[in-house]
Amino acid sequence: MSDLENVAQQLARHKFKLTRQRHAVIDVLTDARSPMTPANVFESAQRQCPDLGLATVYRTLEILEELSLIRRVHLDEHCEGFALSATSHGHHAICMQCNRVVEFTGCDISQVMASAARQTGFHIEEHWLELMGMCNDCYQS
Amino acid sequence: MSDLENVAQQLARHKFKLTRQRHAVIDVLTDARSPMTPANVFESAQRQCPDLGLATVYRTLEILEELSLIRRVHLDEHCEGFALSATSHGHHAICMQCNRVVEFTGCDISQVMASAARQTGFHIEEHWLELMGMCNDCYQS
DNA sequence: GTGACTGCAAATAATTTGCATTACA
DNA sequence: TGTAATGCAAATTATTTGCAGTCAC
Repeated sequence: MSDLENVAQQLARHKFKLTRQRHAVIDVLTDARSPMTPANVFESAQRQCPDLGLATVYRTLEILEELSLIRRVHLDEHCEGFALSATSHGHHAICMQCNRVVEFTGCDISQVMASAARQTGFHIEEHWLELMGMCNDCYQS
Repeated sequence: MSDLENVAQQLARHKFKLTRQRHAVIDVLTDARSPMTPANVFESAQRQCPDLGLATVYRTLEILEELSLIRRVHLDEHCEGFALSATSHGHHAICMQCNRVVEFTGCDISQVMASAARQTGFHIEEHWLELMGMCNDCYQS
């Protein structure tokens, strides 16, 4: 199933309509190789949907995030950026050179969580992990 | 050595002056039990330093972050918040109920990093980890 | 004494909202 | 067809900057 089909299905399941505008936003995020700000998305999606409004981009991103179809990416200094999320629980690796984002799965950090729980007295429920480095392409050049 | 002394020392080392305003900002962050936005800091620090300007808060936070004396905390939905960082490499555990932030150390995620590197082809250099859960006080009530 | 630091106000950027109109299901 | 979704413009919020005056070292 393609990304678009998946998103369309999820939208329908939650009674959201698949409008031209949302379609354009989803296409942009699907093709994106790096996290995109709302403004980035707007600019790109406008090519496909010239009468798109920036407010709609914000509203659409909000819905997609709510449905976990995209994930917020916090970049080094300033936050913000959105990237398509393929799996229900994945994390992102971000290239510090070209900004490319790749999702990876399988984060067994149970030992770290146990250690943190011991130190802080917290009962950990969620975690948030992002790796920064260089993608292979950038590394080789 | 107290937090303040530590910060003062670091500022001096880098030829920054310890002004009344900076002192107030540092005090606020030292006493803070949860991450604070620039606006939060401004409001609190004004009690101690009535003629403080918001722009100064932004400028001070920028310096403190540059010196790794505070750390940016990305909250669940919206980003942003700053918290004092005691160690050069620590992570934060955040209580989802009361927002309290506690730093912990010792994050051996080398296995996760190796696995991610294998999956993505990335050469990982840095990581960013935050745990969310409930602090013991909130858990017991 | 003097250069770094400040407050203020204005500029800029980012995000949200109200509302009349449009278009998906 | 009915209602959710839209564009636009205005409102709000967040952040940055220029500059004349001030203060820590």
